[in-house]
Amino acid sequence: MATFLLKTEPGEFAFDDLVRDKSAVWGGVSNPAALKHLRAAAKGDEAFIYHTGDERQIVGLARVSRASYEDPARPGLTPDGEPKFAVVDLVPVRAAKTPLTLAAIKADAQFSAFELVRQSRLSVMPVPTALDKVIRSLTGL
DNA sequence: GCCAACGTTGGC
DNA sequence: GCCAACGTTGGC
Repeated sequence: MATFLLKTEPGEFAFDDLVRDKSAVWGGVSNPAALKHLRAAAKGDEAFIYHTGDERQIVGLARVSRASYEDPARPGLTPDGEPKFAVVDLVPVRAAKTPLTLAAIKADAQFSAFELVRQSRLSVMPVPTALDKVIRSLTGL
């Protein structure tokens, strides 16, 4: 089971919205690298939800309740037969006891190779197992 | 509000 | 197919 980190602008879609609505279709990504990661998301995978903008912190954990599929709003396939624009269904797991800020992540050498730090514009990324553990420990997730 | 980093587009 | 110009995103 893999873990991902999903970035969202809280003004558009926040973790609290997911908790309130019980589930959500998550997508709207068009960056090719982010889409590649999103297409790899399988049912049962988990995802840290990170708020961009003024917050810049990991605020909660979600579970993938439906593996990535073609975005109904933007149908189409790649030449490889993959959904051009993928989405996943998410359900909330729990909110972080202690949100983990980008500043704290950047200040921690364990995260120096993490894509969140290295490529600020990437909105979907896999979380390596070692970092998954660190994040869960720091956030209480 | 600015800028760095990265993607995309279009002319050649 | 290359690359300059432009657009977008996200952090500061």
